[in-house]
Amino acid sequence: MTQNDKNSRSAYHQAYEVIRDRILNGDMPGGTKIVEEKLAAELGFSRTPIRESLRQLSNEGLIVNKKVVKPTEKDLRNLFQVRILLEGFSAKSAATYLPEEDLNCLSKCIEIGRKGTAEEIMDANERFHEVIVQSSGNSLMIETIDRMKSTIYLFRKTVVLYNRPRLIDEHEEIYEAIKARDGEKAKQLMEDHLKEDLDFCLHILRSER
Amino acid sequence: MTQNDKNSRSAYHQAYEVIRDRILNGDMPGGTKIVEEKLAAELGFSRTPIRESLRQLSNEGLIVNKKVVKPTEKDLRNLFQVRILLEGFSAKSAATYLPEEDLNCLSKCIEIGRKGTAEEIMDANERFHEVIVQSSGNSLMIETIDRMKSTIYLFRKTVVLYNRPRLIDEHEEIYEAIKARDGEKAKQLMEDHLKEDLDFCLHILRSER
DNA sequence: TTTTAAATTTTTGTATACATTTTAGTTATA
DNA sequence: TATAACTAAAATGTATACAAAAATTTAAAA
Repeated sequence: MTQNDKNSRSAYHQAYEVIRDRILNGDMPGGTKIVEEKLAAELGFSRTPIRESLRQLSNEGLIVNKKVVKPTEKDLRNLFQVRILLEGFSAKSAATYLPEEDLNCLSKCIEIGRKGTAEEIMDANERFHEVIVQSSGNSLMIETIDRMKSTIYLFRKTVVLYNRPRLIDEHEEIYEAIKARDGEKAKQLMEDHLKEDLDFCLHILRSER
Repeated sequence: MTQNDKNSRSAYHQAYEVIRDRILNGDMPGGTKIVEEKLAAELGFSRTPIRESLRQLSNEGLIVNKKVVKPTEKDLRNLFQVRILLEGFSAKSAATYLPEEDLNCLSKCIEIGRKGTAEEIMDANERFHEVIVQSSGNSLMIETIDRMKSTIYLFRKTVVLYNRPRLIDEHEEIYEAIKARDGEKAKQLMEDHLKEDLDFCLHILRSER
């Protein structure tokens, strides 16, 4: 995501994307042992670029100890705790700095959230948060959240697939607060929103056991 | 830092440490072009482990575009913005959860901060923040700050070398608030403390131009 | 002289080979 | 049967070779 993708991507980058997608799609479920040579054979590259991609995936937390990550409830809480801090701040920034144009984008996301297909909804929800985070104007913050994205995705799928009630309504409330340029309210609503997300995820996780 | 260092460290890990230290010590100042083969020859390894170490260093932000990072004023602001959020939260946690034992550790750090050598003071100050961050009990938060450490160090050296007035006093105030189990105050003091640090760094950066 | 193009060198990306370490399996002994 | 010790296999870490790409230099033309 951070990578600047040229037309003919390097083997390393291709490998990275394929493996990442496999993990995110559940083709390589949590706990799967990662073996360099096996992946190299499967993807048709040598071990060298595979290794690099694995290091990258480890850095994003998708691979831990040569195994596909299997995030625990604790991980989920930790993740949301950090998101609450960073995205709460971002929401406040957005209230001050977000240009009209991006406001429209948020509004569009909400609209798709109400009418789109499951796939579209998921994308729109991700974009909603992305636009707000961008408004922080803090590249380090953006990168930090970016790094968490994969794991977030792993969970967000759950939230949308199970169709959490009120999710879009909450987005709309946040949007209204930003539009009204009420930073404190936007921040508070974002924090509440993420807490709701967390609770919902936890609930589903537990019922799946 | 996160790595579990065995007795005989791998070439990759050795290379990582050497290069990192060179950057932090100023032996490889910001802007220095990174050439794999050159480093390999210098350190006596092949390019393979060098490459891996470089990727790691890129991940920590010490290397950008095959060059040693030269952080801008904007980077400094961004860094401190994130620290304020994460360490502010940590300070609040510390007020609730920090055990007696760690309180003593903080107190010790303050003592060294008043009496130690420049080297000792720098270590003690780092430890002070580290103990507090640990108390968040959030491994993701800890790792995130860990990842920023190198860059923080690059700047903190400045702060200590120029001997910022009140630095230790502020630590002591934070310590007192934590000891009194006043979370909100601890958080506020930590935020103020970091803002002071930022201002001091900015001031020095500017006067050095 | 400046600009453009060709050629050369440097640097990186990738594959492969080998040595070391880790893991799994097997046999032997208590 | 359980445990230890050994062996075999698999997997990783590292070095090296080579090809592709990028950067630099050199030469030629405007």
